[in-house]
Amino acid sequence: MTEIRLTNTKTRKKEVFAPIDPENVRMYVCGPTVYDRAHIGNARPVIVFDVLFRLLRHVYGEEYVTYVRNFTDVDDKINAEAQRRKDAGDPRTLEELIRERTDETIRWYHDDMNALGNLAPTQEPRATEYVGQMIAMIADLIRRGHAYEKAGHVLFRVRSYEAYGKLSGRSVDDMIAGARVEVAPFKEDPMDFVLWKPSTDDLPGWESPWGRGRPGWHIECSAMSRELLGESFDIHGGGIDLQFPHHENEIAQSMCAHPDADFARFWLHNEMLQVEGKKMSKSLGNFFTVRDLLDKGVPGEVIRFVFLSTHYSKPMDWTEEKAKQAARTLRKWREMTEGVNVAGNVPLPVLQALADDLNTAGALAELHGFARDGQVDELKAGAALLGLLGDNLGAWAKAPGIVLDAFAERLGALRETARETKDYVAADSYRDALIAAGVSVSIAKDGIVLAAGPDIDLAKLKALK
RNA sequence: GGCGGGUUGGCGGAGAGGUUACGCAGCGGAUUGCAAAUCCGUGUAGACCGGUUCGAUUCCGGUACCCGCCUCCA
Repeated sequence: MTEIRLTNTKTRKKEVFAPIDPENVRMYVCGPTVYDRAHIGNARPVIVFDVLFRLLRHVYGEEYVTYVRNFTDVDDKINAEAQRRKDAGDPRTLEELIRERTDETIRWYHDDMNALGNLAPTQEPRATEYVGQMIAMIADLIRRGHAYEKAGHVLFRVRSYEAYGKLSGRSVDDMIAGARVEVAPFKEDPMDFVLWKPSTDDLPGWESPWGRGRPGWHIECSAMSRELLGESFDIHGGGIDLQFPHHENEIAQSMCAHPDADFARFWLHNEMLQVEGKKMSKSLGNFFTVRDLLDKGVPGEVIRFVFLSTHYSKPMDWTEEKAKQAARTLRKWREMTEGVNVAGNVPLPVLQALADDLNTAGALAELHGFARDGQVDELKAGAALLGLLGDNLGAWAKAPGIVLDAFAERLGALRETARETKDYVAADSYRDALIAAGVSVSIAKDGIVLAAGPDIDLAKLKALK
């Protein structure tokens, strides 16, 4: 069996991964809040953990891996959007409008992530469908003395969990000292966080022992992972920005609710994404969604390749130049592997690269080697483990269905004349015009082969008729 | 202020205490009437200053700069 090593944020070390139960390897990854289209940064954890999912399935068997990724569908931004629609005159109830908004956002999310070649997780629970479990967990935390009710809120008592801050390497006292948050007056301690908060009549809410209200942000992941994966499971993943406070709070909640369990054994965090060297932000004007990129004509497979070329633990810079190079490489590889059937044997060097803390860039380097040496079976099989070169993502690389025969004939005729007259000017200029229109021109002894290149310009081509 | 990540050849980007990463570009060659494409060959770089070592870009300490989190935002 392949030995997988992963950098565990909990210990800050690369450790050998051994599942609790090899017949049910369990991973939980924090999913999106479904209030709008996923931006390009949202795609990074999805791709990173998709590769891990594929690796685990390869090593332990497809049916022995459970991957849960949640949808956060209770959130103030969602409420605000629903309210906006209601204010605009929509006759439906706020609940209906919220449901509509989250449903459509989830559809978008699925479309976009599919376009990037990601497998569907085993389960994708929505927070609103697990409110009962959250209430039960909160009640349990109160009973155990880890939470308290105050002014209609339920708060987690941070001081009751001595390991609080361990994941992110912070001490409660340091954080209070440097805190820039305004402290709600009903908190026992400034770092205490909300498990449950009251809802006014115009906000979605659920009946609870503490009145009508809604859950705080962190409790959903604790409740859903418990419900779907158990009190102890193998891997918990997400972006590094979630390390604090979200994951820290999840740990506090889950460890206090189930003190005899381990909660997540391995914590994996991917670093952030930048755009052309800068943080992506709306104010800098470099903010865009996955859909924006796809609509612009950047294929999902190309996006995926660019993401995989940087190790997940390092900041990744999205640039146009990288996308261009990735497209060129993929086009070449697709041409080479056309019609090749994957026998299923992942080449060892690729597997080893991925097993070594998901070294996707290293795996791509191995693929480059196979391509150079003409080992097309290995190339395709290795790429498959990365979710590349599959039929699902291949449409973009197919040459546009343009019949170039007439151009080839004309060039052939011109060259024939040229050979007789020894005057190549007309033939050469026609050839150069074809190249300028984006056609790849191959003149060999046994004939002329024209093919539509990636940047084919149909207008220019038309002018050559 | 606290915590964390990064700094590698023209560009992108890995691994490894001593031996070629890899890709793109460039350069040289093959091929071609000339090209394009393709193929072959070619790259001693690792922010700075110390330390450990026979030997460090790789380990340790410090400095500088960049980035992120601590606040809704992956």
